[in-house]
Amino acid sequence: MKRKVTLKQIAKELDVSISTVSKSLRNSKEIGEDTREKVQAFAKLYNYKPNNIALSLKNRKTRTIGIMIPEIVHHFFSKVIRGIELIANKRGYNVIVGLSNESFDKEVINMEMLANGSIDGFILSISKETLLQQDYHHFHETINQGMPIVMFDRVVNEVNCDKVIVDDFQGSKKAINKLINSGCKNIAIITTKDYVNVGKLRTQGYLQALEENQIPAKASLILKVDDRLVSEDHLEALEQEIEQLFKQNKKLDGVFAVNELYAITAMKVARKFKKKIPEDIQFIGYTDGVLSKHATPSLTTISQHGQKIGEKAADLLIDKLEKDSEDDSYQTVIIETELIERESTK
Amino acid sequence: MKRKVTLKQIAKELDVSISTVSKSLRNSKEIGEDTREKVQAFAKLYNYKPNNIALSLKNRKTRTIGIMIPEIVHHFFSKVIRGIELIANKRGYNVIVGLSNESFDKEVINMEMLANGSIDGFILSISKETLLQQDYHHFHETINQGMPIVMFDRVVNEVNCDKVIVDDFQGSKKAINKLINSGCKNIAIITTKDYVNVGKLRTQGYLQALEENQIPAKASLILKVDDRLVSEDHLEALEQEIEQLFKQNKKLDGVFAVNELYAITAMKVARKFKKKIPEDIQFIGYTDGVLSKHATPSLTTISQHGQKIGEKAADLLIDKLEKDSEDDSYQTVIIETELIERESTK
DNA sequence: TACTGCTACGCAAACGTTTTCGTGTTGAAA
DNA sequence: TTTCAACACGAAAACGTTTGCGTAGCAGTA
Repeated sequence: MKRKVTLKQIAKELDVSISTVSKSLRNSKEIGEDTREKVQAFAKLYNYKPNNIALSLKNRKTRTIGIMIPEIVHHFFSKVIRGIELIANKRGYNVIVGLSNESFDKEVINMEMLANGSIDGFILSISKETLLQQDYHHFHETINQGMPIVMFDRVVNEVNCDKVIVDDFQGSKKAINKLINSGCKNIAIITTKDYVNVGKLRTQGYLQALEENQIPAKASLILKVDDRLVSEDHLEALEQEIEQLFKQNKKLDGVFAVNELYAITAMKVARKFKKKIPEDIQFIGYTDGVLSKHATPSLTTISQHGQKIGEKAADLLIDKLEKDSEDDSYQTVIIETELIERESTK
Repeated sequence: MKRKVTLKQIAKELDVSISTVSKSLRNSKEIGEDTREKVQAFAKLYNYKPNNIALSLKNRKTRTIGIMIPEIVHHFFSKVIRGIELIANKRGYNVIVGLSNESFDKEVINMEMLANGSIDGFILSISKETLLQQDYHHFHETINQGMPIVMFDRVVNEVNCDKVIVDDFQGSKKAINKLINSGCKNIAIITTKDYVNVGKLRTQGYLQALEENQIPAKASLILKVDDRLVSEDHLEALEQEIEQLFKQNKKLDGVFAVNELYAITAMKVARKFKKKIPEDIQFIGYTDGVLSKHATPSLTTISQHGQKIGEKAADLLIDKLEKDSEDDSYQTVIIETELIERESTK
C-alpha cells in the first residue's frame, strides 16, 4: 500500500524545494524548462493529485454543495438531486447530501454540521416540521455567515434567498381546466392540510379554475387529508377518507389529487365503486412519478420537472458562489409545469 | 454579515495565545480555571465551531463517506442511501454522493475526484458499463492508496474488499418455489443479459428450483431482455418481447421477473391476453418498490431490504476506518431476502 | 540562599497547498 | 572591472487546528 504522494515527497526525492515543485506543476515560467519537465514526469509517474482538503483550507472554498432534503426515497427529490449533481459536476463541484427526515432538529443539526467549512452553499427543501413550527433561525444564521442558500419546492417568504419553485397555482388550474374541457361537472380535489404551502397553492388554483368556469365550489368536494396518511403505513385510513368522499358525492366525475399516491388510491376506490375510468370518472395527479406512468390505467399528471428544478437551483447557487461582487439581490425562478395526458382522462 | 469566528480572533480579542484558547475549549486542565471559563463564555457568545476543513487536514480524516451509485432515481438505490446516511450520521459521519450514471468514465472521474482527500472511504455499486468492460483498475488503485471500499449489490470477485450482497440465488429460488407450491406448472423468467451478475444469479436460482422440483427447464421460458430496455423510453419494445413470450408458451401460468418494471409490464401483457391474475397466471417480481405495492393487482415480490444493505455497508466501512490495526481480512455479508405476498399470487 | 516542583501559559511544528518576495548566479553592457 | 538585468530557484507566510514541550513566576523546603 502506497500512500498518496505529496509535494513535499516529490521535492525531497528530486532535491528541489516544495515551491519549485508546485510551480513546475502549474507550468509557471518562473521555473527552468528542464526542471519543469523533470518534475512533471516524476509527478505523472507517481500519479500525483493535489489534496483537496489542503486546497479547500487555503482557498477557503470547498467546491462542494450541500443538499438538505426531507426524504430521499422519493421520486421527486431524487430527480432534483440528479439535476443538481449533473450541473454541479459539470461545473466542477461535488455534492454532499443531508436528510432531515422531515424533522426540525435533524435539519438544524445537519446544517450546522455542514456549515462549518464543509461546503460553500446550500440547496434545500424545508422539512414539514420546520414549516409547522415556523422557526427559520437556522436559515438566517447560515445566510448571515455568508453562506448562500437556494431553496426549492418547499420555500418560505420569511427567508431571503434565491428560490426555485413550481407554479403550483397555474399547474393546478391547468389540471382542472383539462377536466372541465373533458366534460367533468363535479370535480373533487384531494389535498393536504394548508401548512404545506404547495398544497395550499394547489387548492387555490383549483378554486380559481372553477370560478373562471362559473362552477360553484362545494366544500364536500374538497378533501384535506392529514399528511401523516401519506406515509405508506396508513393506506387504509386514506382509502376510507376517499370512500367517504365518493359516498358524499354520487355524481363525482373528476378527481384532482395533489400527489401520485392520493390519485392512485382514489382510482382504486373508484374501481371498488364500479366506476369506469375514464368513461365515468377521470383522474389527474400531481408530480409525475413512476407510479403514474405504470399504473393501470396510466395516470394523467401535472409534471413538475424535478430534474430541471435541480439544475436551475444548482446554476443559481454556483453563479452566486462564483460572482465576486456581493450583491444582495435574490431571484425566484418558476419552473413551468406540464400536463402529461395518459389514460385516466378522456 | 459576520464571518465565522476562528481561534485566532478569539485569542486576539482576549489577549491570550491561540493554544490557550484551543486548550480551554477542549477543557484541558493545563489551563487555569478562570481563563478557561472566560474563553468558553466568549466562544459560546460568538458561536464558535471548529472549522471542519482544518480539522480534516490536521487529522488526515474527513469523517465523510463517499457513495458512488449508477443511478439515484431508483427506489432500491435511494433506500440504500437512506440506510447509509442513517448509520453514518449516527456515528458522526457525512455522506457525499457521486453518480456514475452507469458510465465507466464518470465512475472513474468521480472516484478520482473524491479520492484526493475529500473522503475517508467508499461505498459503491458498480456501473453496468464497468461490469461489461471488466476494467477494475480504479478500484484497485483506490484500495492501494489505503482507502477502504465496501461494495454492495453489484459486486465483483476480482476486487478484494468488504461486500454486502443480497442472496439473489436463494431469493430467486424462494420465488419459484412459491409459484410451484401455488400450482404453477409452466413458469417463465424475465431476466437480463448475463453480464449483470445479479441477473445471472437469479437465473441460476430459477433453474435450480425447477430442477429440485423435477420440472424440466425450457429455453423458450427464459427471456433475457436487453438492459437498455429497462430505460423507460423503450417500454413498447419490452412489451413486444414479452408478448412473444406469451405467444410461444400458451400454457404459461407463472412469471418471475428480476425487477419491478418487467413484472408490471408482464402483468399488463397478461391482461391484454385476457388472462386473470392470479387465477390463470401468477406473478412475482424482484426488488420491493413503490410500483409493486401500488400496482393493481399488487405484486408479490422478493424484497431486498435496501435500507438494511445500506446500514450494514456503512457499519462495515466505519468499523474498518476506526480500527487502527490494518487487517487485510474482508468479509462478505449476505442480507436475507424476504417474500412479500400480495395479490398477484394465490 | 539555593533548589525543587507546581501552575499556567506561550511557542512552534505539523497537516498540504499556493504565492509573494528575496537572493544567488549568470552573462552582457558600460 | 564594475554594474545591472534576467533567470532560476528557495524561504516563508497563510489557511485553522491540535499538541508536545519549554519556561516564567511563584511557593515551599532544606
